[in-house]
Amino acid sequence: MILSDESRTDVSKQNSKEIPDIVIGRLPVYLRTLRLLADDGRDVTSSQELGEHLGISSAQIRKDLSHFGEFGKQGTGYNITFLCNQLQKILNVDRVWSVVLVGAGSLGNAIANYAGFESRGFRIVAIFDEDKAKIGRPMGSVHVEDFANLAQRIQETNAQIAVIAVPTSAAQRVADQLVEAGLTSILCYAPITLTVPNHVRVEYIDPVIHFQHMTYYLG
Amino acid sequence: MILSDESRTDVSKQNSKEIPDIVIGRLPVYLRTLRLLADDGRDVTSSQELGEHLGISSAQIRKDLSHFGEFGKQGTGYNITFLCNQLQKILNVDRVWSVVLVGAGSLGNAIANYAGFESRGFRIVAIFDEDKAKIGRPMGSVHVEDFANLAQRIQETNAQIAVIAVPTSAAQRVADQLVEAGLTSILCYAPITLTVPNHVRVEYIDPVIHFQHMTYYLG
DNA sequence: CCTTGTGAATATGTTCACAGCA
DNA sequence: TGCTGTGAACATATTCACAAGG
Repeated sequence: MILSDESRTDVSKQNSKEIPDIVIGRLPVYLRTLRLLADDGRDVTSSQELGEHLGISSAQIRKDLSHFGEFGKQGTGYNITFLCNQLQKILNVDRVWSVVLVGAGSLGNAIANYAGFESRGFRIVAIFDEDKAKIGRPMGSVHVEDFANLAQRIQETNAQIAVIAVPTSAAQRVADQLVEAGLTSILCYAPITLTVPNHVRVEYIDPVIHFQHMTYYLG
Repeated sequence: MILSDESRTDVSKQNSKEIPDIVIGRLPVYLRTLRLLADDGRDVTSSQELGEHLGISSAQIRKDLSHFGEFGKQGTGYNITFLCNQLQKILNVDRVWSVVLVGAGSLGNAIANYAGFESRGFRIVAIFDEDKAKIGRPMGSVHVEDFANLAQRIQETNAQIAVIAVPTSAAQRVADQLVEAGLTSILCYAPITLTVPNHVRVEYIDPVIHFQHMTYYLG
């Protein structure tokens, strides 16, 4: 689905082996689940066990993984540590990515203070806001910086991903600046669909979208 | 279940056919966009304009809407206010739903203080935490309550939706309590797939899932 | 017995293309 | 003209079912 979670634009090459985006989207969920199993001390799992836990079919898991290689053993299943490593390589999270955060309100604060990013491949390296009262204050492991320094600091930190956590009214303007600074991956918490060039990928988080999806079924 | 298949074909009410969940999932995005257009003073739009703005085809928008009725006028397009009202009715957000929030950390605080829920159909009516240091403190428009009172307060507030904003280690236990208290709709911010009965719907928000989806394409 | 990996068969989703109407 | 609504065509995604191997 292009809407609601993601707006994408791949001008990708015409490779005969293009892997469906919907498959890529499930890999992080597999990885997350496998790492929880590993934390529980488990060594091996099967597509069936994984599928039951995730509420999807075992065939789907096997088919998804088969796009990338043969990671399992017949009769046994998958070695959890090995499969985690493989998925991390596939998703390019066998390294840590630098992320800039725009917006130092309460949402920005929650994101900045979240402890779970680093272990999964991401680090907030800078936080920006326009509000002079916020600039200079500590937040998470850094200090809030002036939004005017955005482009320069993106260069310096080599960040490839941005998070937009500003009010709706400012989100498009922030996105424009991020694009101008060269970023091609944006996670937007503002409840608005951004207009960006085709080479820029935007994903969205809007809790109300989920609520409204649920209320349809609540009658 | 014996009846399910036949009863659906027999009962030729307005819902003669089950509408695909993926279609339901797009409606909130349409609604969100239409309301922004309305805020901009626009009266009328077309499937083409909407599609260009959202990055999807006009045919998809028309097809999605056609599941519910004929809302447009040939040659003209859609009256924005009218279509908003229709979508709100379809999604059951022509009223305000009570939501309980579990977890009064920085994420819970951000959710509690977010001003954008009410206008879109949702109100946080109670916040719960186990931490004695947090219980009683004001947060958003309410005070943090003892998690032990969860079931009773869900009854009293008539809440139908819960948000889980607790650490991963506590999320499953919280979900179990919510289900026991009778809730059937949960929005989970903890990075874990919850195990719940079939009649309970869970949606997830995990920014890292989005990051990892993006890094696949960042190579 | 278990399991995986996979081609074939289904099922689902999207787009095309056009009739019909303002 | 310009747009909607929709069956038909097409594209994509999921599941089935089974050979092969521990």
